[in-house]
Amino acid sequence: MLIVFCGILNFVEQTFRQLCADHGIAMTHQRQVLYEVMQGMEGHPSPEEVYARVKKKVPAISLATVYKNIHLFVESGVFRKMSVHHGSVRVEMNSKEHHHMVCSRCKSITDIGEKELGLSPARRKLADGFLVERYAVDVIGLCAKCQQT
Amino acid sequence: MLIVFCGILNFVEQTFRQLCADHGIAMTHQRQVLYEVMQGMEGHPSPEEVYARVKKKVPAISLATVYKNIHLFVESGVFRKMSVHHGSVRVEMNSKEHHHMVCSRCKSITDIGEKELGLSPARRKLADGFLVERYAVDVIGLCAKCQQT
DNA sequence: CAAAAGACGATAAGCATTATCGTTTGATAA
DNA sequence: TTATCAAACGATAATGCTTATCGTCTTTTG
Repeated sequence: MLIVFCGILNFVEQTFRQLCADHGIAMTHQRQVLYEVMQGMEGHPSPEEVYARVKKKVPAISLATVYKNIHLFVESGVFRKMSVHHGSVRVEMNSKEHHHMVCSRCKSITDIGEKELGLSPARRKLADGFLVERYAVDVIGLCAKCQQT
Repeated sequence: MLIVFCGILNFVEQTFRQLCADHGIAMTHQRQVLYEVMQGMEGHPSPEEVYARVKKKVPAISLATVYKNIHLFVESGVFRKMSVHHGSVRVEMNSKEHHHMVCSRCKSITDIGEKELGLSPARRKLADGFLVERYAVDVIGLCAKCQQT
């Protein structure tokens, strides 16, 4: 039984080791626990919430380590950042119905008209008891300028 | 000529006064300048950038006033906030292709599958020289819980 | 297994944003 | 128009989230 248990642990570690290798990052105990905890959480927890959970398994871990590794996971492609927008508050001054093209390299944001986007979901419908008010679409990709480099 | 000029100024002020009345907020000089500056700016400037511009016309204005009034404009419906997400960094742990339903009242965010959303845009196409990588859709509305109250 | 590179933890520092508070301004009614 | 009072303003301290620094410890690699 213990042998089987150790076998599973070893398998899990090997899997994570492979994941790290695939993404070109070093494998550490903190990273493994962080990864597993994040995978096991519902929704979109904040770094603080992740930190609280990880701390239960690795009491000595630092909040800075959690932040550093969340970024590392995002940069190396293990996870994806939810919002690609600027960090500070931004407001819509363009009163026409529109969406956004966000450059994944330079982070520039350009407006694109609803019709120009050519994307019209079955609007104002209910989905899982959710009453739709409007849609906000971010088209993520490369702007013309960033494609040239 | 002066009379005409004053007439225009008066018209502009009356228009803004009406806007404030329509949205149930008091009309002040700072708010009027802030509103006009914001309207005249391209893209999605940060509060600091707005502050820098307003300061040229109202040198004594405080950054706090800019923040307070940007929020007031958003809350009263004059402008719209660009991102409806949480303030801190959030990461996608759900590896399936999905989008988000964001409750405009309680700010809760729920995942919704791409198919479930029933939205299939002409993907991977170019729009204005922009090379599309993916789409991120926020469905904004009221969650089931908030509809009951 | 040893050296070099990189990661860790503790904590100070850095921004963006909000709260506080005394002063000033705008809305309302006489 | 002016008095009154609530609300807004400006200055700045405080807060919250995130990043940088740095000495120590762990992985990697040869």
